[in-house]
Amino acid sequence: MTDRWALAPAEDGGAEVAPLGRDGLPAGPVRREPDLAEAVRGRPDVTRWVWRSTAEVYPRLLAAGLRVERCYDIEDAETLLLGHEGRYGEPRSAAAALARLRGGPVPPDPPQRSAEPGAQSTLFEPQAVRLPLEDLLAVYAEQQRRHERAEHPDRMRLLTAAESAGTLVAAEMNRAGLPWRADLHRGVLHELLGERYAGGGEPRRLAELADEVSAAFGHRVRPDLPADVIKAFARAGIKVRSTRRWEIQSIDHPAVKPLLEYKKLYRIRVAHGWSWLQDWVREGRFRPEFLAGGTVTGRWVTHGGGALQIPRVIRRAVVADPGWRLVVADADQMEPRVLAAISRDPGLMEVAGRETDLYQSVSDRAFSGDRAQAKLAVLGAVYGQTSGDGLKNLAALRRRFPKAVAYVDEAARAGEEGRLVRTWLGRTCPPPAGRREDAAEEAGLPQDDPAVPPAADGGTPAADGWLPGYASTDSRARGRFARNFVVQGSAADWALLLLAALRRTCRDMAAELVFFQHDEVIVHCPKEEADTVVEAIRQAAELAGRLTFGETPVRFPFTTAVVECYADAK
DNA sequence: AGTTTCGGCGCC
DNA sequence: AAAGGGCGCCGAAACT
Repeated sequence: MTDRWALAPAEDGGAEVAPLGRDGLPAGPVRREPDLAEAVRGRPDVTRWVWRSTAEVYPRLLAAGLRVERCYDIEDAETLLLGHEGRYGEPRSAAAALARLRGGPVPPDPPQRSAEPGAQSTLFEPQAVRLPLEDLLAVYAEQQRRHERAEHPDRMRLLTAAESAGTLVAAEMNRAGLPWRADLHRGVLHELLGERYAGGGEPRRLAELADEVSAAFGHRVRPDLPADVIKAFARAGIKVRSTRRWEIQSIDHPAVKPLLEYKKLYRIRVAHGWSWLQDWVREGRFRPEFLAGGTVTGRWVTHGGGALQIPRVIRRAVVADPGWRLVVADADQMEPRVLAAISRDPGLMEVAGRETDLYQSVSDRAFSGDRAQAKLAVLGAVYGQTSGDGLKNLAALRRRFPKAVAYVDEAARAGEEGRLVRTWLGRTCPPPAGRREDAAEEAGLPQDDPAVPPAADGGTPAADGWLPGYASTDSRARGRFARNFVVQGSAADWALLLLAALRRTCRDMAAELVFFQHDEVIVHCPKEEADTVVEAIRQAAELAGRLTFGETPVRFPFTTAVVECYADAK
C-alpha cells in the first residue's frame, strides 16, 4: 500500500478515494466509500491526503474527531503555480485547471464568500465546483509536472507542501478558537469607557471627552467626524489636511488632548466593544476564521472580528482555561534575520547568527551603538523609506551590509520595471496593473489596452478588482511593494514551516495551536505540557530555518512566555 | 434603500 | 519623528 491517497467528497456524504504512487499517479482503482469521515478513519496509515480544498474537506473530518498528518490542497497549489508561471489572476479552481488541461472553456472562479458575525464554520463551500476524483487526479498529475518546471523545483514543492500544512493548521485553529473571557472583556470596557446609558448613545467617558472637545472649540463639534474636526480647527485658524493622530498631536490647541483620547477610546468601542463581544465570542472562545495564504505575500488573513489586530489592552480577556496555560511565542527581529538568510550577506548573517538583539548588534557595527537608529535604518531598507532618518542612515547600512541592501534594492528595481519578484520558496508577486493585459493575452482573452508601458506613472485605469491586494500603477510604489514582498513573503514562507513543525510536535499532546499572527504563535496547553511546548517551539524554529533557507548561520530565536493571560506576555 | 469608497487606526 | 510594506474593520460619506 502507498501512504498517499487522493480523496473527493461526493454529494451524498460519501467519497471517492484512490491510492497514489510516488510519482503522484494513481496506483490503484478509484473506490467509492459511503461515508467521508469513515473513509479517512479506516486508513490510518495514509500520511498525505490529496484533495481539492482543505476548507471543503477538513472541517468535516475535524467534526468527526479526526486529524490528518499531511495534505495537498490542489487549489492552493494552483494559485501558487499560476503565480510562479506569471499567470496571476487566471481562474484558480480545480475546474479551471482541468479546463486548461483539456482545452475547454475556462470557468471563472466563484465569488468569495464573506464572513458573517457569529456564523458557524461552513461545512461546505457552497459555490465551489466539485470534480470527480478522476479529473482531480489529472489536475494533480499535471501540477506535479509544473513543479518540475519551476525555477527551483525543490523549493516549489516545499512551498506548496507548506501552504497545504498551513491550511490544516488554520482549520484546526478555527475549530479550537481562542480562549476568551467575556466577563474580563466587559470589565476592561467599563474601566476605559465608563457606564453605558440605557437610552443608547455613547458611554459616559466618551460623552465627557466629546463635551471637552466641544468646550475647547467653543461650539459643538463631533469628534468622530473628520470633516467636523477639520472645520473646527480651520475656524480656530489652524489648517490640517486630515485628523490623523500624527498630524493632530503636534498642534498647540486645548482640544487636542481630549480629541486624541476620544479617538483612542472610540476606536476601542467601535472595533472591540460590546457589539464585538456579542458578535464574535461564544462559549468562552473567540472564533475568527483564519485563512492561510490570504495575502499576496503569503501572510495569513482572518475573517471576522479583526483577529490580527487585537489591541494590547483587550488582550487581558485572553485567559487560559483552569489548569491550562498560554505559551506565547514571538520571533525576535524576524524580518532582518530573514533578510540575512535570503541575501546571504556575510556581515548580516554573522550578526543574525547570534540569538542576542539583532538591532543592537547592527548598531554596534554601523551606528556606534545607537540601537534606535539601526532599527530605523533596517526597517527603512525593508519598507523602502523615502525620507527621514531611516533614509539618512541607509548609507551606513549599505557600507556594512552591502549584499543585504543590494538584495532589496534589486527587488525594488525589478518592481519599478514591472518585473516579477519571488520569495525564497518561490511565491511570486502579482504583476503591476498595467500588465494585466499580458496575462489576459496569454489566457486567450481579448486585450483592450495593450499600450500601457510597465513603468507608467498614473493615467491607467484603476484595477477592476480581479487583482486582489495591489492595484497601483505608480512605479515607485511598485518598487516599495516588491522590495517589501521578498522579505515579508520569505518570512511568511519560514513561518509556515514553523507552524507545520510545531503542529507535528503537538500532535500527541493535549496542546493546541490557537493563534498565529505573522511572527507570533500561541499554544493553549495543560500547564504540565508548557515546558515541552516551549522547547518544541525552539526546535521548530530552527528546523524551519534549515528547511526553508538551507544551511546558513542564521538563527531564529523566540521570546516565549508561559502565562495564564495573554496580556502578561512581554 | 442598497452598495461601494473613504478616513482612520488596530496589529505585524 | 511620523515617511515607507502587508492586512481588517467600522461608521460615515458618496455613490447608484
